[in-house]
Amino acid sequence: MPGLAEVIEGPVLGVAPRLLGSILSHTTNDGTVAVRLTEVEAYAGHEDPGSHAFRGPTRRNDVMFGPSGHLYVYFTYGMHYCCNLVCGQPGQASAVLLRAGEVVEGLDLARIRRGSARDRDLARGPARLCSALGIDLSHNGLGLRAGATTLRPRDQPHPAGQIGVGPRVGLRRAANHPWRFWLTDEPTVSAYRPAKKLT
DNA sequence: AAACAGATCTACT
DNA sequence: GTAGATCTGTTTT
Repeated sequence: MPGLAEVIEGPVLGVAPRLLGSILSHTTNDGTVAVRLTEVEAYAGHEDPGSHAFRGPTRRNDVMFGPSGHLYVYFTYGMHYCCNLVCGQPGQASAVLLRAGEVVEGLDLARIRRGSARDRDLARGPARLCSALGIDLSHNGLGLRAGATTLRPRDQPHPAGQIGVGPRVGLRRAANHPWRFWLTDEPTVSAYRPAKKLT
C-alpha cells in the first residue's frame, strides 16, 4: 500500500484521480463514518480562477496555503460545508474538493445525519458528503494524521478506463477545465448540472 | 455596512 | 428529471 504522503502530495491533476476509491474515515463522539471517494475536483491554487485561493491568502482559505494532508473546510449556502484535501507544498494552495462518495462504514449514523435521504444520496454531493461524515468548520485545518480522521489510499490507482473526466461544477470562472474526476458507473456520483444548455 | 458565493431541498411535471 | 427558494460566514467598501 502506498504511503499517504506520496498519494496526496504532488501536482493536483495527478493527485485528484488517484484519490478515487480511497477511504476517508472520520470519527466523532457520535461514532465513525467512512466513505469511498467516487468524485473529486482539482483546484490549482492561486493560478486557478476557480479556486478560493486565487486572490491570495485570507483568513478563510489560509489552510490551503499550508502543508498537504490537511482538510480545508469552507462554508456555503448558509447551512452547508464542503471539504477539500490540501495536496500541494506550502504556498501552492492546491487542493482537491471531495464531491461524492459511497458510505462504507457507519451507515446507521450517516442515515441519522442525512435525514430522509436515500442511501445512494447519503454522500452524493460535496455538502452531503460533509454532512454524512460529520465534518464542519471546526475541522478546518485538521491533519489527516490526527487519528480521528484518516485517508486510506487504494493499493493501486483505478484503471483509466474506470475514470470519467469533465468540467468542474458550479464555477463562474474557468469552468471549461476538465478537472473533475469520477468513477464511471457509480450511482453515488453527483448529478452533473451544466450551468447552461449547449446548443 | 453591504455584497458575495454557492449546494440542497421541496414541489411540481 | 426539472425549476425555484433558500441562508450566513467571508470579503470588500
